[in-house]
Amino acid sequence: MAVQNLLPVIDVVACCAPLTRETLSAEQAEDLARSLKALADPARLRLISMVAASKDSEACVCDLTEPLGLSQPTVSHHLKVLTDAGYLTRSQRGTWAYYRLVPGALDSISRLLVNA
Amino acid sequence: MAVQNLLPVIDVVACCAPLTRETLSAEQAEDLARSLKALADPARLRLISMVAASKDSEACVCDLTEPLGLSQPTVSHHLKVLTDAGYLTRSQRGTWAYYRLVPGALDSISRLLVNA
DNA sequence: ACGCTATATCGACGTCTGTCAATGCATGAG
DNA sequence: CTCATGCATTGACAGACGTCGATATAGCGT
Repeated sequence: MAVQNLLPVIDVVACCAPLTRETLSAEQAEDLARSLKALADPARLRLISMVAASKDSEACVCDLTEPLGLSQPTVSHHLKVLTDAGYLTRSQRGTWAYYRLVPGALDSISRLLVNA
Repeated sequence: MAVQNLLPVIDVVACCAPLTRETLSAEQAEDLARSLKALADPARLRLISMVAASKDSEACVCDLTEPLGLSQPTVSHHLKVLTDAGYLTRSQRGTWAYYRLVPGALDSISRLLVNA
């Protein structure tokens, strides 16, 4: 149930029918819960929305730390959680690490929650 | 950041633009995170899908305890979290407590996660 | 009134989580 | 090579969470 040891969102989504279409197995529920847990934190939600709003849809840690009001290690930690969960990608250029949204990741999770 | 002290999902949704449309304020992020946290647990996800799949779309605690494999107090606890968060409603008939999905609750949360 | 049944609440426990300061590790500049 | 910079990792700590057994509450049948 820890937020670690998770499949990328996309894979979780591939395996599961929408939440209200058929009853989830224990494993499906664990996978989906892990993906949602990665999202269910105010700092991480703001990070996602800040990355999405950034120029060229990417941002480095240095751009995110100050507006978020958290320490640099904490921001790095949250970015790692989001990356491991499959919501963000990381690409290093020089000393900077740039994070971008994974296209479709949020849509996939979102589709799992609705009936249609 | 606790899962308690939350607005019903519907209210959270009413206040916020989709996650990737504009950057979330600290308060918006906290509200949305609380709603997602209520969902981000394997037992609670299964409860929702079990309620949705039940005859007449409702279920009492006694129907849910055994298939979930958790103790009755734990199931009651999870149902309370989901109800407080605005995903379920509770209606008592005799000694039984019946839980139903709140129409539109999952759709609302889901809509917040996508760009459109 | 009594006991039975279905839920809710309480108290306690171990585990997980978010946070930071300190440290480590690359990379680029000089 | 050395130093400064941007980021990741580690270790520690407080608070939150999921779980259960025990207990309380409430409604029904007899």
